[in-house]
Amino acid sequence: MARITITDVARMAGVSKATVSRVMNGNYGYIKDETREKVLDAIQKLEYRPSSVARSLASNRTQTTGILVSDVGNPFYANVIHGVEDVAFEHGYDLFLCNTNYDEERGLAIVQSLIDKRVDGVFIMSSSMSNDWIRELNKNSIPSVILDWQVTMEAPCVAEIQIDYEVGIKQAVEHLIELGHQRFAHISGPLSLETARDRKDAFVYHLAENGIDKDQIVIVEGDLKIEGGRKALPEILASPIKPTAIFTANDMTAMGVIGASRRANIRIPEDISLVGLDDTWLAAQMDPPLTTVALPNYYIGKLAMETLLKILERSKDNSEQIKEVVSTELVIRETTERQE
Amino acid sequence: MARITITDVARMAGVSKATVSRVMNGNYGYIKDETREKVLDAIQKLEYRPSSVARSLASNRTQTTGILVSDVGNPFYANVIHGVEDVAFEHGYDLFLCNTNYDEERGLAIVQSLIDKRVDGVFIMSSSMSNDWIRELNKNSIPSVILDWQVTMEAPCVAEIQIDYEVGIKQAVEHLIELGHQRFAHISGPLSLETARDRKDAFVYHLAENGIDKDQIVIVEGDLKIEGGRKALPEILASPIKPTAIFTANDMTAMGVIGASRRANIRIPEDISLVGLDDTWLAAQMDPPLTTVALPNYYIGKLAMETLLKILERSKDNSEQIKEVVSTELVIRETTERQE
DNA sequence: ATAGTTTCTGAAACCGGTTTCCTTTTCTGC
DNA sequence: GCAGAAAAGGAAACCGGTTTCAGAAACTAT
Repeated sequence: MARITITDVARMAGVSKATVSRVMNGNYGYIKDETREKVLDAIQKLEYRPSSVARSLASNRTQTTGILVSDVGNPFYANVIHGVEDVAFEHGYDLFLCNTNYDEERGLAIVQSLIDKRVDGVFIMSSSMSNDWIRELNKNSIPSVILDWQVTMEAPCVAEIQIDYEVGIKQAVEHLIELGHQRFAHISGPLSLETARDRKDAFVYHLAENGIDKDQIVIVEGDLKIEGGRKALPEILASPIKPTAIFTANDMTAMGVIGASRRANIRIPEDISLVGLDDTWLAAQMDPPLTTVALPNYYIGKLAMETLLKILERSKDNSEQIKEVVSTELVIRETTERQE
Repeated sequence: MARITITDVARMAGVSKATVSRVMNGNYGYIKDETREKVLDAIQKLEYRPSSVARSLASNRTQTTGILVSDVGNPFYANVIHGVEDVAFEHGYDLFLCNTNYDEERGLAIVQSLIDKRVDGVFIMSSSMSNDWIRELNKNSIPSVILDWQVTMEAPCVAEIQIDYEVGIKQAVEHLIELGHQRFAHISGPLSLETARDRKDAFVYHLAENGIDKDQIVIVEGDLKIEGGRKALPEILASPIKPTAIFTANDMTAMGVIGASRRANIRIPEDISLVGLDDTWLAAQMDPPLTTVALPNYYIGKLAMETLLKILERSKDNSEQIKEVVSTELVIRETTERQE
């Protein structure tokens, strides 16, 4: 059974392809009600569905976007993806999901492939990425929305979604200070990442604001994964500073710390208080439930897709840069406790 | 800057479009080395990249697949997706990721959209699905690979990946019996799902094999999510049977049980032993680490993509049904303990 | 009745590739 | 040196839509 094409519909309705196309899209001129009926009828009878491929080629729009994340397995991304997808679905967009696996090379290959597929836009949410990606996208004038990354280059069609870590981290610090903590540790993300440095700096800065000197802070570099947290804990415990509170760069790292603490016979929060960052659904499921600096995960995804739609809808010459900022907020659960 | 097309390359190399196409694809006839060089040169100089869209339209192949999962947030799917993606990436395929959100309607809409996009194949890994999906795909002769679902209809282009729960569940039961347990509970998935009934039946069957009668088993229906496990525990505790061991339909449910047990002051495994099913990375991170019936998550994804490739490569008339079976295996961690 | 609009529709070009078909060129072997 | 086969590559049709352009039909105003 050959596939039904627009030509079949046109023949059955006794009109031209152009008319069928017009009926379907509503654009370009007027259609007599009677004709419209005939066409709609034929479409229905034949169960015709237009080929997105042909449509894309002709119209230069694919109704498709790509999203690059480090790893779908990270619940943070899962939430973001949901947000993107829900809005995309509503507007008839499909989503290529791509895991970079924290690998810049692979990411670039993916970007190239997305360009070849002529996606209408790309979301870059991979924590490790490279300016090359943006450069390639830009060269092909494919708009992109980038999460939490300072774009340092000339890039007209790039929207940024910035995360204001300051607010939430300030709250976290004040919370810990209030509980009487005086010596701290931070398990950061890979310090090659600006976002990791941002979080670390914000933490250190607000500690300073509260009279805590740098020499009361241990910083250990992690990897944003469980493993990093697990490995970091012994290092922190061995430090002469003897921190009583740990702030991790994300929830996964905190999860690693919780696991390691059990093995090391350290009680959380009695011996050490712990604050994560992300607030994925996992945070509430940990034992004890994790106090964490919450990012609006789902909302970030939603906002990203909405931003892309905005870019796609605006006129060609309006290329003002869009920059959105989302805030963060401390969610207190049970991994933080008063330190006597 | 207009996009570079095959025509530009042809002009620059002083050959016809056909030749350029042949050089790129290697098929159809012979090319003189000298000509090939000229073309390759032009391609390089112009940084030409062929449009996948045009290519798809002409060749009727999109190098694209779609995958339907219930929810990316579930670590089980995350692993499967990784498996699919890695193989897909290797072979130059891209992946539309679609969350059905456990909603059959939405799933059908997604399937339709994938058909319109003329994907080369579809993976159905959503726990709740409908025969309509397969019917639509079939009508458009789009091959599909279905995970853990008994296809009850005429469906030539459908491959199945079955999961042999028997083996692992048998091990789980024997493990529990060996530990001295005599009274059991099972938190199932929605019993409208065949896969949920399978797991339940296998559990009950093997208990019977070990001399445990039905009246020593409590069955509570869950939802394969954390919430279901949380809600089920009180019900189990209230039962006159007083089970000492719980087997859950998946790890997420087990996670819910662990959470609820803490609130109910029940110790796991001292008071109640717990066995999950899936063995996502989460299992090992729970507290205590979860004993669980392991599915080869990543391998399932890999196998699925490999199976699809096999279908796509075989000749048109060879339509024998492919059925793969993967096995399961008990992984013992720390949620099961001897019952005195 | 006629000119001037406005409404409606079809023919054909086009999007950027692939593939068929056929012609030309280059090799073989004798 | 020539016939026949093999190698090489071009012209054009095609994939299934969209969009331009122009002409026909229907409607207004005079």
